[in-house]
Amino acid sequence: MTSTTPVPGRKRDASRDDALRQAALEVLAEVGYDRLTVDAVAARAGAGKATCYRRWASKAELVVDAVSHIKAKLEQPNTGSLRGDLIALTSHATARDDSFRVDVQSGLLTGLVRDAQLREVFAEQFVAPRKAVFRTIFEQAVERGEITPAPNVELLSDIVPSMVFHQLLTTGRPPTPEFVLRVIDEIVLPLAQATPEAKNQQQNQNQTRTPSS
Amino acid sequence: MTSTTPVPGRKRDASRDDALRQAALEVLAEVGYDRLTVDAVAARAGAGKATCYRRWASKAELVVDAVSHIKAKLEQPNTGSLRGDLIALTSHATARDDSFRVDVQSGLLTGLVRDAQLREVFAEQFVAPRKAVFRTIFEQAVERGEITPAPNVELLSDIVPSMVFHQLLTTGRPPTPEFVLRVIDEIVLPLAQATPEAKNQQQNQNQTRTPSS
DNA sequence: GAGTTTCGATACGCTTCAGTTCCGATACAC
DNA sequence: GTGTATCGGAACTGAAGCGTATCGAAACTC
Repeated sequence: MTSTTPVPGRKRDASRDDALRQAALEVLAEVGYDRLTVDAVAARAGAGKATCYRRWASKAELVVDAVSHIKAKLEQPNTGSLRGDLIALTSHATARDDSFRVDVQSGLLTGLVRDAQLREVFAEQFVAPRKAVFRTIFEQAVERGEITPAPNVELLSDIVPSMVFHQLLTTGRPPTPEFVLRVIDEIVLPLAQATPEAKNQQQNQNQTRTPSS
Repeated sequence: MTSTTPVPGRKRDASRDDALRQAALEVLAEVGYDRLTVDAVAARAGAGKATCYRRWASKAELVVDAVSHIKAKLEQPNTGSLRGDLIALTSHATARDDSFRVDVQSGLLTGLVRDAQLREVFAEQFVAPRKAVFRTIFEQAVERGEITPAPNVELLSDIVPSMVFHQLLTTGRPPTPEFVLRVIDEIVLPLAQATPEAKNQQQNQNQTRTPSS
């Protein structure tokens, strides 16, 4: 199927693709989606702008492709306790080593509101893997006998990222490790460790009272 | 102090200030901070652009001033139950009547990341009043004997808005009333209604294990 | 009336930046 | 060699959009 017609001319340098994608991520992490310019990306990659537009039709496509090519490598913690796993996972966010990953997410924030394709790749690259890791963390805790199965793992796994983003938006800078720790200890863990009786009690309450609108 | 020197010339029409501020909020709610143009605001207000720049030095100052002049009127619910109050407060977010207020907040989102002054006025106009209302809601529940005093009301009051914003960012549209209801029933209420014993148990856990970083 | 300021409206200058085009040089196929 | 397609680099086009300048008309002080 491929190379049916051996086209003449100089071959495309595949290393330019990677260099441009990497440069795009770096600029994205540094100045954010809005302030990212194609010129800056090309310059960063040591490439011409034409080389960039020969591969991607627009700035949006470039960024989307760059983000979607991120090697996830979000490792699954297994410290032996639910609290340890949660801390291990979320300490990534404040750790120095993959602060780059966080900066990329912050840089994407401004673009998320209006660009549906950006939301798609954001969900695919950051939200979905995180949810999978969270799910496994809770499954491990259940197997360990630490907690009883919670039906709302999906909701619980959104708490930490939600509050981290909210903190980022309202203060302008990433939250402290202490803040993340408080969210884990005062919100996520108490909910996960709630007794089955408490869960039933809560469920009854939902059924008895129905909201107005 | 005022009018020491009766300056000659036509007086400034104070109604133009209000018209421009209102127009700014409307455009902000419709297209967001980035896509808001001063031309559009002036046109919406039926005013000239010069009239606008005679009052505010820049687009940023115009928006900041417009937002800071919003009449808060975030009413304090008092339905007789904690759950009722929480629903009453957060149903505002999805209700038709002050969806405008929500749209303004959404419109501000993109600007929050880079403009510190915008964050300031956002916190002042939206975050702070909301926190005050939340605090009172919990105080009412304590007086009612419904719950015991929670030391982390501040943290609890951030849960709903955080998850609403996160949902907005990752899906592109405001969350459904059902989602908000789930957050209230499965997260906020169980935490608020936790028994004192559970709270102590949780606190002990925090002290025994210390995070690595 | 004379002078001054604001009004809405429009035109203009200026900057930024996406996307295109051209350049000389290089790499590959035939 | 001859073709052609790529490379980095740079110049160019065109569209937004901020902020300024200018206009005739209206409003206000003296």
